[in-house]
Amino acid sequence: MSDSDEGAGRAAPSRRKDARRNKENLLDAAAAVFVASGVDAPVRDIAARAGVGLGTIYRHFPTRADLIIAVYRHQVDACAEAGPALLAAGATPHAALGEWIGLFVDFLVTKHGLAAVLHSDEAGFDALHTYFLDRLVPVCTQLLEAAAAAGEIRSDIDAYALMRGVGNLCIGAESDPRYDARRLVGLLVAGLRSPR
Amino acid sequence: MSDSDEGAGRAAPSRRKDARRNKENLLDAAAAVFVASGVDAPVRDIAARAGVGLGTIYRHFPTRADLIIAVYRHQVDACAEAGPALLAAGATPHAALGEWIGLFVDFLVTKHGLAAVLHSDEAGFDALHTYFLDRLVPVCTQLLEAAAAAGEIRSDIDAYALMRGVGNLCIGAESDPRYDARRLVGLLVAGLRSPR
DNA sequence: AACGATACGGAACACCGTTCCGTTTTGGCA
DNA sequence: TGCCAAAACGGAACGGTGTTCCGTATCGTT
Repeated sequence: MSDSDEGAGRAAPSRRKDARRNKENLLDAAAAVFVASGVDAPVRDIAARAGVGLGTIYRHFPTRADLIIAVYRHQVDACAEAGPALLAAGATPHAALGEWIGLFVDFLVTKHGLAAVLHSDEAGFDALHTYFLDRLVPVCTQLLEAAAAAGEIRSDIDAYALMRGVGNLCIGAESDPRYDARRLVGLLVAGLRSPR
Repeated sequence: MSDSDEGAGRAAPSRRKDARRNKENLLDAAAAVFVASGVDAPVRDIAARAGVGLGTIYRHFPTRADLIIAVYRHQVDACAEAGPALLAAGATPHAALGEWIGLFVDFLVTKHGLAAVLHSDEAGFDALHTYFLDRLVPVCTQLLEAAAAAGEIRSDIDAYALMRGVGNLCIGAESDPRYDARRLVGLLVAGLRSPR
């Protein structure tokens, strides 16, 4: 029950070898295409790279968001687990919050267009939105509360809004050398500090 | 030479009455459709609302961005002109900067999806990007420099990056009651303050 | 009135994500 | 081993975009 098995509501692995192999190929192909062309890459490209038909991709991943989730699940989980670790590591809660947000930003900006698609209202992306939020908002809330309890930041900030803001700031960060998303995020985190 | 005439590089009005009328109808229709369905509305919707063919819309506005620019030109210009006015109005430069950014945010959030499309890297949107930047970045630079000269904010901030960040923060602000773009922008502006 | 320049409309094209279904493959069972 | 229903496969087809293209209609001028 480490990580690749079925979790709570995940589907059991298929009983058929070809199905398992195709799903694996699809994940590899999608990962490769995502780094090459961004998460907006045409579904057909991914299917072609995996040597698979369109029907197959949609059977394994009913919506494109499900595919993206599957590809990045491990990294999102790692980010979620880093939160408590950072908090326990000794630095101040505000510093931990800053570092954790840095991890989140790193994750987003290294994936072309992920940030943009994350907050897209296109139909079908609810699952992606929901997964990110369910996994990361609680962690962010915990960091925020710790920093607020320590009196380091104002206490009227909502983790959801903050994460959404950070995600938004990361949009287009890879494709414009004049725009340094990390610096802006740093400013935002600085703005969290309690007045005086 | 007040405002509706041709400026520096704008095309002269057509010699034909029907062409001028269609362009006018197109602008009205686009404005109406933009408030009803957002700036992402299908080109066909706008053409239909204007009672015009697809060819006509593309002849007058070679790219969708040109249409958006034409529709919002006046408001962008007003925003640009408000900058110096605010600075002269008496408050501190940092307050003026905050108010001016508030104006910019108001402009963006009342137009469904404008913020998103502004920083889109889709081909053809360069013109929109460029127009906004050319018009507003100098104003923002002026405000930033005034505030920096007064020692109110750190001086290592680039107007382009700031405006881009603010624009990004406004993405999706209309469609999610849990996300208050204005508050996040406020935090960002607070983060601009010089340390100590 | 006639005619060339200009603008018009919308069919046609090139993509896209997604659905659907006839065909192929698989793995358990007799 | 041979069989066969269940499962998965591939890709044509659909509905929706933005954009191009060109035969036709209109305008303003001579």
